Amino acid sequence: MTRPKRATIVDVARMAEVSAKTVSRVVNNEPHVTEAVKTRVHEAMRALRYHPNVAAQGLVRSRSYLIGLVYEKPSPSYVVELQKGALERLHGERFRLVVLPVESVTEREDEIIALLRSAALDAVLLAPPASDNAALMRELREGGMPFARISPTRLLGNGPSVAMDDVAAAQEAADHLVALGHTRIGVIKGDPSHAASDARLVGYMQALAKAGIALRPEMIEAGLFTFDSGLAAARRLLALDPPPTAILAQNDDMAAATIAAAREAGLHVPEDLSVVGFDDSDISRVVWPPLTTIRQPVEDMAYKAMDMLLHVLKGEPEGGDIHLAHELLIRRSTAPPSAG
Amino acid sequence: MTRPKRATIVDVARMAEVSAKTVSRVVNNEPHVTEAVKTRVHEAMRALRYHPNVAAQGLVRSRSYLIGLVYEKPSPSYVVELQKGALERLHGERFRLVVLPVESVTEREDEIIALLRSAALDAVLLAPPASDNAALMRELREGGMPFARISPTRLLGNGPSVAMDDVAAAQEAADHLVALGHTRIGVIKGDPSHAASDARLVGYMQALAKAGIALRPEMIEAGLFTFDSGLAAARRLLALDPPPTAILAQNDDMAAATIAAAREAGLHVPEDLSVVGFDDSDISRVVWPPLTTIRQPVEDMAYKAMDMLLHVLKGEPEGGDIHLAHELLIRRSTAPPSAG
DNA sequence: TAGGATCAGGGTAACGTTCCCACGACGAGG
DNA sequence: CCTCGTCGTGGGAACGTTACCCTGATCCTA
Repeated sequence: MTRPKRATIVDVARMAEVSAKTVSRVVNNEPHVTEAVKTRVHEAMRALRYHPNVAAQGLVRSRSYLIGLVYEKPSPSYVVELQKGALERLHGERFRLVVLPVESVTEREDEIIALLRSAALDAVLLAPPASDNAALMRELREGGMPFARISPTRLLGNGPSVAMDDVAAAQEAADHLVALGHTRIGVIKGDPSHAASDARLVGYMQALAKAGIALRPEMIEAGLFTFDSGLAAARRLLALDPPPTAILAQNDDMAAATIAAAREAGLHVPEDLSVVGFDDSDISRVVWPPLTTIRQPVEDMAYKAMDMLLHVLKGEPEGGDIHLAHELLIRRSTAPPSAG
Repeated sequence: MTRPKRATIVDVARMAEVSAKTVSRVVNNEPHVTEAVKTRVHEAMRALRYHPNVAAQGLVRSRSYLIGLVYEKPSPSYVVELQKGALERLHGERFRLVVLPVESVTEREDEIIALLRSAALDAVLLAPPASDNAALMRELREGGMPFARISPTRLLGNGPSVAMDDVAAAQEAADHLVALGHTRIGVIKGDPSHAASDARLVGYMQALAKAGIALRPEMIEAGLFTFDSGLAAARRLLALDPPPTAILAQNDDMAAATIAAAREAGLHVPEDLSVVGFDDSDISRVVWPPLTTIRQPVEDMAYKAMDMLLHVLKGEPEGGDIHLAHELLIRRSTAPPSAG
């Protein structure tokens, strides 16, 4: 509690023999200051180890220099990439990142809104499924808080957003299995509260329909993007008679679980069962065999979304909806079906 | 830019027909307010959607209600657990978590110190290897900024800390392999800038020495806690003649890489090669076979460290060094050596 | 019943910074 | 020579909240 008194702007002003206002001008790189005065002030600042008081700045400028990142219990690898991208863009800026994981966006919207309000943020980055929540966005807009959306699927044209084409990507993934000769294909869906789950299913179905393959309801299992949910879903799919020769999982965690379930059942991947993931998260290279998956540029998306947010905060006009390219990465978890 | 004016404390005071000071008392749950007045104020607050201005509070109380989490490029799973524990403890508190990943604590200490100074934090949580950095801690202490350390290995009795016994844990891991009958045991070390790497090596060596097994230098490979570094190290170990029948990796990411390297070499785990990890991160259950590993309660440690930090911030005396228990989890990646 | 303690509430000055305006000096243009 | 605009600088108020100190009223105890 003997916190040493920090130097204030008036201390610097006294030492440099100028007014506080002038020091403020130097600190903020404003014009109308002679070089001589500027260097004198800089010396005083260094000597006194002066750092501006952010709270005071925030009070008068009504800015907190805090940006929130809202997400909801997604897979760990996704969160990490999200943070990496957002932080990378923030490097060198005055803004800091506050992490705001929430329990369930859909269930307690007002609670989240109160949280954002009281947290005194300058802006928020919304990751799915918060990025698809209409009520939340309306509140933010009414409250005058800028936001950018990551991977929204609905309500586009509603503030800046960065996304990828989930339907097209899923279609590519399914096309790959079709091209290998698979016809009995199972699907493990993601968390139903994420709109991407439906979009990806649509992509799968389009590809299969194009190839004249019917996707029967019992071949579609529900998951939650978690390893455990994927494990349970894969077990159910593999217990079917006849079992699928390939499984499309809607993210890599569930794809990894599918491999584990195959092992349990005495099956070899990819000889007896092909597995396709989604995301290209770290996990896809960690498991054996490495996963064939869709590269989703989460880090780039977070970077770009943060970039758009900073533009808005600088008073520039809002950006629109941006799409980033995906990519099918063929690794070793897929192969032609063995016997038939 | 049409940011609606937020209600201030005087607006509430006017509506509830009391003084601003009284509203402040109600907001902060201070005594000396009648129930009747209290409810009147609460109603006015709700009606005006009043939320205290954090910047103004911070200015007068010289508190920012921000706590920083400093870490340096560790494995993703570690960061996630760290954040989970810290955030869980913060739930319901007014403090918010600011993430501060740094490039290299040891290389640019002053840069980090400047960062912390200008970020206006109330306190910081130091994860390894920052938690072992003497210069950083000295600066923080001089600057009057409270901190708590996670998994420090040196300079104990220097502020509150939460750790586990790395030496004993590593010893248990090695004991397990010895008990299975292994004698040719390889080691993959972690990042040398983390003191835990040496501590764990000491534990391994103690166990092997006790069993009369020599750990030859070529059986110790350097890694960096990352999957890729583990892959390279494991390949080198498996290329030895004769190769080890078991490998102790200093975290789960590198253990997973060891399994991948074994697969590449046509070896089966655990029949041809036993693998032991460290951390019990998500990865240990995702790979096949699931890893025998040491459960390191990272989340609990972060929770506890944050708890101690909050105590300090409430003016209570500093806690000391706390140890949490580890646990050897025997899963399916270890077995007796096959032939010999 | 007097005395001090406790209670409910208010007035005013901080906290450290930036914003609005004013002021003198100085060069240019009529 | 007299304006007029720009440049460098300073004075004072404002941002929204809490801390310090005050005033009456009420309550308990000797």
